[in-house]
Amino acid sequence: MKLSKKSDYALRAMIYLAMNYQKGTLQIKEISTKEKIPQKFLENILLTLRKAGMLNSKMGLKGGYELARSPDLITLGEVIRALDGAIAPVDCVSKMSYKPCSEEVTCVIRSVMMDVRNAITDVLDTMTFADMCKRAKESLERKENNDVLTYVI
Amino acid sequence: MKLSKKSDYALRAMIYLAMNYQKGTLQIKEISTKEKIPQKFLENILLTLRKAGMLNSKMGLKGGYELARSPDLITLGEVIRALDGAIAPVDCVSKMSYKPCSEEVTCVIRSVMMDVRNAITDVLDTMTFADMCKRAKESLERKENNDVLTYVI
DNA sequence: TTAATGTCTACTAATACGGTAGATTTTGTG
DNA sequence: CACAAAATCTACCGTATTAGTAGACATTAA
Repeated sequence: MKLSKKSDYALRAMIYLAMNYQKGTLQIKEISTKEKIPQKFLENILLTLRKAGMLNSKMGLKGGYELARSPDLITLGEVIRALDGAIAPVDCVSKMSYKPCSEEVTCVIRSVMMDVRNAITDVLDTMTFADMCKRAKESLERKENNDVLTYVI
Repeated sequence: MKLSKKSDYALRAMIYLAMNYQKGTLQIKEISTKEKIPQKFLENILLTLRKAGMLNSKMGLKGGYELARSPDLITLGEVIRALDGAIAPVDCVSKMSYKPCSEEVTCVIRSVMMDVRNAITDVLDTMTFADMCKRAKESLERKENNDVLTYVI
């Protein structure tokens, strides 16, 4: 039930790019430095995201990456699926990599895991990077005003 | 975001034990045969569940395992945590294994993953093995009546 | 032409997962 | 008491996945 480092980095990079949407391309080096992501690792990640159609790239000197679409048209779910594959907790409830379990009809675990999958995707497939930017800005304002945290562990 | 084999087996074994609640102890061998779980692997799993206080055991000849509490007092979440550890998708939103992320206050990923964690635990921490037994029985009846599946991929 | 950038393929190290082995302890039964 | 059947405990092993690295190649601005 854990988010991979890869997806975590991908989300951070995408948020960074979303915060700079329509300001031209940003370079891998900038993102990796600011977000403290190993550069070579990030290269692979951004490449994957480009192939998945979420990023555009410009090669050569002064090249870089930018979002291929408006931030409100890219969801966290899309990013995580591109990097980690299916989100479903067991294959027999996955849309992406469905595989029947032995006794499908009577499999009660399956039915609960379906509920879990739906709960997860309800969050991840509705949350866009526009939302993330909004949250980030609000969070930053709270920090500047020295407000207490509104969400607590 | 995947349920481990260990947790999967644990849930199956617990359902099996819940279906036989208050009928005395069942032996590892029986459970492993009926649920097609490697016996030695299951031994470790049941041991973990016993140490976590969900099972009672009886050693020696004619020994075995039984639920330590009524099925409606054991949730799926409790079982999964015992075997796989924290359910939270990232440590900085985990109750079980909390570790602060670099820039906690402004970390928006954290806030979304908190939503995801809550969505997951809403399902897993409210679903008890009594519920599972009920679902299993219903599912079995549907099978016997040759009804069509009510939940579809 | 050159230096800075993304692209691609392949590799490596570390860790987690799934499972096994074997010796030990406990206990019901003859 | 002896024995066999059960849980207990500790340690190990092979494989897959994860996280990250290396290096050659392609493209482009200046």
